[in-house]
Amino acid sequence: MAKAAREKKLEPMELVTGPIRKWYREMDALNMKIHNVNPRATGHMMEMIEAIQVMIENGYAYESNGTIYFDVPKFADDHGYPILGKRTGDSLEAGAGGRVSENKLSEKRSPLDFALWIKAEPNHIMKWSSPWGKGYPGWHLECSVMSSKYLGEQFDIHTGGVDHIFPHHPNERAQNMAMSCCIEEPVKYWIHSAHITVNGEKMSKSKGNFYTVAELLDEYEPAVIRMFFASIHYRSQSDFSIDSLEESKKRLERFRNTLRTADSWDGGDDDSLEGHIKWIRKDFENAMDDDLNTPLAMSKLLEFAGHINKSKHNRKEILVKAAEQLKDFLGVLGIPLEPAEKSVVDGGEYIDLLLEIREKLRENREFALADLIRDELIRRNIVVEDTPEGARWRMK
RNA sequence: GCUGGGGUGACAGAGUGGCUAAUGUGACCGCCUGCAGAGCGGUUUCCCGAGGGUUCGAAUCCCUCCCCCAGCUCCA
Repeated sequence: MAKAAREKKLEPMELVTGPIRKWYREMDALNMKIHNVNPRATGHMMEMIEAIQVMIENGYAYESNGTIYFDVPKFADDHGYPILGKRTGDSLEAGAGGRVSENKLSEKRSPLDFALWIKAEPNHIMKWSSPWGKGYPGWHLECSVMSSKYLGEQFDIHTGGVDHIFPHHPNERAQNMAMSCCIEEPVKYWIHSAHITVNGEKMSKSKGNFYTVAELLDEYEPAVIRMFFASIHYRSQSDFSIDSLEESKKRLERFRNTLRTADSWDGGDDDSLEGHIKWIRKDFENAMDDDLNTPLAMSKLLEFAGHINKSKHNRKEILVKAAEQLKDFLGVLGIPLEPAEKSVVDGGEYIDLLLEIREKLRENREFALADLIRDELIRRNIVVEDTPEGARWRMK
């Protein structure tokens, strides 16, 4: 980022505004709920500096040549470290990442120590004044400061990617504890999600083997993308591909077919579906309670849809209730199923008219002409389906 | 190398000691239909990386091996 800012002669903070806005737009498009507070690190410089001072006072941080380090061995003795990732200090090779220069290593009391505040080199583009001179915060610090500020010293759930299991989250936890003095655990549940691969490979900028949300949204409606993510488990490494999206699209279609069909039925006096409604509530909740097992939850919903498909003669009110239940649970998974397709199409009433004419043709057994209408409509991505309740159409 | 995750039917993907191992997709057959679509029924499906062990019983627990993926400290 520092490099890009120099090239474009922009403030680093200017540089990120555009991408952040784009991110909001895409999250909205995908029906993702946005956090109520979206703090920025650069807006919390004072808090970060104060946090470092507290940690120094509490004896967990020290200055060395203008840089402040966190004293990991001392913290480990008092509270255990790293806890997450189950690694021991001995298994870590000093400077294994190859990013720590020799003289930096020599500043540290222990190679495990990490920086809280880094002394800025004269040409460093982002720097702030501090009691220890011009510098910038270490990368674990902002998370500790902002989470405790907005969520409290202890909060329930902290999410993140598996890549943060070590070192970022253990360091963040250590900071939270070092700056608060006496809480047991700052976070009750750490939830780490696996990274997805694309076409069997890790995504990488240099390979360019990734899809952007924007380009996927050109081809697929948001519900299809959400269907994909609901069909995989957050903790399992899963593969994303156009094939997998196509499968998600088919699942979505299956649900829509069920809802559309059930809606068209007049119902009878059977009530066999009532029991399944009761069961789906239990099954869905059990699956979600089991570490958010969305693939299992999804399979239960598909099963439920199958039961609805077989329940043509159930009482109308039960059919309505079942459809509502299905929509509710898909909504929980972020998949809205509003049948907005028809209203999207201009001239829907003319399609209805064509189908009326086609119906007359079929009555007169003039199938060649009737099929011509159907074929021409399908060429325009309109699928015609004949049912005992009459013909109906939908967008492909 | 170290640490963690994983290898399940054609494919995707649940299941972590015990009914016929979910569910979806694909393929094939049948029902329905003027035909098609959607839907329903059936088949593919006595299978769980390999070998050994524990157990009345193992995809699930233990041991050995093979393979795949991810992470491994000042980039946030």
